[in-house]
Amino acid sequence: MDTGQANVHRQNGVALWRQIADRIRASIANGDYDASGKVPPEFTLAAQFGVNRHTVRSALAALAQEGIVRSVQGRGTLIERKERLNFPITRRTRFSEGIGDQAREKEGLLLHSAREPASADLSARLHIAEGAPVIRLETLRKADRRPVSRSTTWFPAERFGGIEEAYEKTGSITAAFRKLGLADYLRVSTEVTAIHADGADLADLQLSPGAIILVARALNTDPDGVPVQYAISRFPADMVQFTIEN
Amino acid sequence: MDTGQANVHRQNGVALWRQIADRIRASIANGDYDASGKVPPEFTLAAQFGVNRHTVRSALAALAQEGIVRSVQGRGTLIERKERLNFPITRRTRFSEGIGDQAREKEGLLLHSAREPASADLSARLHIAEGAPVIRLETLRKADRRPVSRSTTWFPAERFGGIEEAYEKTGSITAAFRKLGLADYLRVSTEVTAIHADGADLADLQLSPGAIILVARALNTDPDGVPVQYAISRFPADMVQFTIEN
DNA sequence: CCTAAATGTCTATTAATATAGACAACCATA
DNA sequence: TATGGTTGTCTATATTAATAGACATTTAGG
Repeated sequence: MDTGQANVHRQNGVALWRQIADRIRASIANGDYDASGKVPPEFTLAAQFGVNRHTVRSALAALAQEGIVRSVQGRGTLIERKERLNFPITRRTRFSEGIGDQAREKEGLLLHSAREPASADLSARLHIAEGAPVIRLETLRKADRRPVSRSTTWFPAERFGGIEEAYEKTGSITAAFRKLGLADYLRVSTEVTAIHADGADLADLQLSPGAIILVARALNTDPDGVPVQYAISRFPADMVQFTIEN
Repeated sequence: MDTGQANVHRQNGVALWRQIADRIRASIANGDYDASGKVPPEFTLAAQFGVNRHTVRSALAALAQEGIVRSVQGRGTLIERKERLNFPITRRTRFSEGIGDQAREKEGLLLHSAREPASADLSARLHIAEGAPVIRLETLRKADRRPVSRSTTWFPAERFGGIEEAYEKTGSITAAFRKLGLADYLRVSTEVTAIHADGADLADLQLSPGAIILVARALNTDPDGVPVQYAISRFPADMVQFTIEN
């Protein structure tokens, strides 16, 4: 498709090396360099983007930091990792099944849990009284040791007391629900937005600053349509895409 | 929810003023300042983000440039615009209906059209032979005079010859299809990713550089399941969210 | 009509970004 | 084993981003 020059911009608040790093990362994910398994030489990239070679080197250093490339003197800059996990969003969306066989090792970590009164917004979404108790879980999910999502998720406390322990033991919302007697649940709505990563997400998702995050706000209900969970999940945009099949 | 300090990051390739501008823009969209209709004073923001007042001023200047706020000496920084268009993604997703009454004026502009052979990727998606002719439309959509999406969309040329003119006249894909005898079509899949805006999109969508773009890759079929359109649409992430209802 | 609370403007300094050029070190391969 | 292509390192300089402080100007309200 459009090979568009789409050059790089100055004085925009985004450093050139970061723009270039983002572009190269995208090209790698896109398979542009699959033939050689290498990124083009620094000289070539510098000419392509119309910048100094040192600027390109800064970009490549950032990508090396992320573990995406590895520079070898005399040989070139080799592509180490190249992936974009796909998350299908359907009526039966589940994180662990969604990844499927795209990753071998899947982990779900409980970072923090709390019991608190529902805010106005949250109580409306969960169809409970404002101020009614909810359980909040802060979780981190990993695939093949790399963090792929950082979620904040709320459950009505009356119905799902003890879900903290259930999640901590199983590392899975689906399994935790089952332990508490909910055999099935459905995704009724998902809102998707994108923002720049903030401090906490940078740390938890091991991103280099300036990274983009896909935000999904999801509401799950039981089979009778009663809300059981509201979740805000944040995914590194360069590693993840969502697919909606209708 | 978490009032999280979520401070701002240095030496990351993203200037502080841009990070702060992004955060304030998000807060405005989120309705955080609805009570006063104003952004907090520069002093307060500077303390909040842990930066110099001048840095905050740079951020506010950028937002003023975008038409989101307006600073008035002696009074404060007033919120001018505050919106995030919602695009429902369903089996019957249509751009114009999707916007619904969120905007008064809706426009669809044809920037460019071309007839070309289908790439390998495209032919697979449209279920046509590789190299078979397709019509490509480059379109820009606006709501209330502001650009909200920049799309590249392909149609099998054999079936939809003349769709360029039909689109140009009507400004709507749905109407253009109808003119060519296709009364109905369905959205079968949508892939959502997020990237930094490139040069062309910055210009077309009138964004300030460094902006985030939501990318939706969509496949539409006729009621018999035969692919009729593949589209890649780019939306300004700070103006738009997608909602998937299951 | 004064005052407090804002934003506007100016000067000066430091740190981060980007450019420029030269040359060393390393690797594959002819 | 010589050579061309590549990354690594160093020095120097210019531009942009960020901090710091002082003071002017405007507005709203007591």
